[in-house]
Amino acid sequence: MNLETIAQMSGVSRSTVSRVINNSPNVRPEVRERVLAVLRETNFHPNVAARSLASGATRILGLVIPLEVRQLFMDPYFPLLIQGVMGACNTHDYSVMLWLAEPEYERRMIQQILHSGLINGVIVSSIQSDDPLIDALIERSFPFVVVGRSPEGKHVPYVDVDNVSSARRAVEHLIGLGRRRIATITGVPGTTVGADRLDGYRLGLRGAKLAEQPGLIAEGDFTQEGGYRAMKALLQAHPDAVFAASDSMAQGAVRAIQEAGLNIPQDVAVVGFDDVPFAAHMQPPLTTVRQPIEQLGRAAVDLLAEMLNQGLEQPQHRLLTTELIIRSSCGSE
Amino acid sequence: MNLETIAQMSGVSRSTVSRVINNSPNVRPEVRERVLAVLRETNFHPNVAARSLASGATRILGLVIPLEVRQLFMDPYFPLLIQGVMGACNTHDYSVMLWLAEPEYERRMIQQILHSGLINGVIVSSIQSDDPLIDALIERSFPFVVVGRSPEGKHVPYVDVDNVSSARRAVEHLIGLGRRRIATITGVPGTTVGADRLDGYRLGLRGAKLAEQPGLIAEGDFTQEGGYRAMKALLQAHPDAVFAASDSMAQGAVRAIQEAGLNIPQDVAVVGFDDVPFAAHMQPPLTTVRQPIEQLGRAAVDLLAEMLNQGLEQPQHRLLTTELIIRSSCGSE
DNA sequence: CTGAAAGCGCTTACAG
DNA sequence: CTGAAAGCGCTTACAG
Repeated sequence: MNLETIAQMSGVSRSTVSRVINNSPNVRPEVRERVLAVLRETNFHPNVAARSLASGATRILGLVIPLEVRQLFMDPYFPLLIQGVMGACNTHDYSVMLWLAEPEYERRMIQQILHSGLINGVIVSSIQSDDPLIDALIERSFPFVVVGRSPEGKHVPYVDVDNVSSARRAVEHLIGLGRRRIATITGVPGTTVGADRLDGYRLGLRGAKLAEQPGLIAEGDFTQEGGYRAMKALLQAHPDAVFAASDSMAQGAVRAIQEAGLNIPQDVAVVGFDDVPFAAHMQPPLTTVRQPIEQLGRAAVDLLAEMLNQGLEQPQHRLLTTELIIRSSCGSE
Repeated sequence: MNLETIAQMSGVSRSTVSRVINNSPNVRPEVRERVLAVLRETNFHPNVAARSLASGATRILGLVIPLEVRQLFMDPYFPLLIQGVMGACNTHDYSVMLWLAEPEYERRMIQQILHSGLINGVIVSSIQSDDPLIDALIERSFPFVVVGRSPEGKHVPYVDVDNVSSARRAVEHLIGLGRRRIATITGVPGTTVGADRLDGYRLGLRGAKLAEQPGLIAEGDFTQEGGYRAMKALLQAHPDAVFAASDSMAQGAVRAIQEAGLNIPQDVAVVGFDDVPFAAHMQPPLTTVRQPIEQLGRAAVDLLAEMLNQGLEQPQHRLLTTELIIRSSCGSE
């Protein structure tokens, strides 16, 4: 069963069948209908390999997640990202091939992606600082999109959440509730995410003409333990609120605050970032910034599809907005 | 850069280059070396689409997991399975395409798998009772392997863990420790897994000439809550040990036993099944049957590869053995 | 709007 | 052991 068969059954040429399948406008409506009928009735699907060879496009995208599978599945972030990517690929009629960074396969994977012609474009999640894949992709000008802004500020196309304004909004919310001694626990220093959220915190204070105080800024590392330690230090400066750059750190902060005999939110309001599943079940439930993770995946595919279709010149960037989820830890009620 | 280029650079024909790439024995050693040198130096990789079209094989396998992505990643089973499958595919030089059963895409996915020629074979995990994909695969005699024995006992190739003898071994271990009133909490009635593990329990008793007592068998549903309820009922019959057909149920059973003021393992020994991560951290740590999940994935790929290479006639079955992980809940020490 | 034909980059009988 | 050639099933200028 191939194009020729369909052509004969429809009384047209192979070319015309191909045009119908590919939605070319240059087909007479009656002819199109006739061919479509045959297509439906035979349940015909064109051979992918032949299509790819003739057109030069496989319509297969690669999704590379540089994590071991075990880690990957511990974190609620990646399932949602994968879901978004797969969903959007379906919309765009792409297939997607998932690669996890099992170290041994890495070099081979890069070769395969770059040279075999199987993959038309790549989505890379959370790249490390010196990812050899990214360098290889850039060097060959292979189409790709990164999810999450690259730390070194390489000139690459990416989609990300707008960490700066999200953090700013969280801080402004605290200010709106009357808090004036607002502390922050930062992410890992040197990471873009950490730096951006700290910038947002600063902009929030500045917007309300509040002075920044060294004693109200403590370094965290995105872990609960780090959040706990940072909060212990911050308590010396008697904050009336704290913005933690991740929910895990917020969880640690809550523990430190409660151990000090203080009440949340009465004495210290707490806001986190991420809206991981446990945030809603904390005591008290955590006010936090929810990231549109699934949409991030979709946006990456959308951008890549545009690049593939229109060959965008400059690396594009897309920032998605977040949602402030208000629960009781900030004292809104 | 294509075969022709390499052929010219090596001073041979396209055919010979192809033979070298495909490890055909019919190439003179010197010639092979010469071509290999050029191949290395140019870092050439043959075009996958052309290869597929000419040979009729894409060397791409599909991995279908009929779960939504959220559920998928909640369970530690699947990451390991995926890891096993991907690892083995790498060994066999296959690429793998992951499909999750997002309901909306299902019909389309089936069509794509069956008709587009993209996929050479499929591995299907944990199929539902009336999976349309399986029926479609059987009807078209499309090569596939199921992970986990099919409930309806359809005549399909599968790999699975030997649930019967694993359960039997767990029970025999309890008997070996002197327990005589051994209860069991079964899995969901009607599932193969549940039935097989119950069979193993029965064989274990019979082997020691212990009579089976209705009061010592309670129906569970693989959940913690189900295990708790089942254990409450079982306690009426004063068991001195219980074999739960899953760790989650064992966890519920432990709670019920402790609430009744009994000690584990002194009063009641407990053995589970699965060895999920929390099993080792229970109080007391849980003796349980560890499944070789990653190997299950590898075995599925191995079997599928054999089918693809040699066209096995009868549906093959492979049963992997498990390991009894002895911790303190069974009273070995 | 439509068809005949070239071409995508391989593999694989076939002949030698 | 090696090469010339057909063929895999499409897409896409090209001509009409």
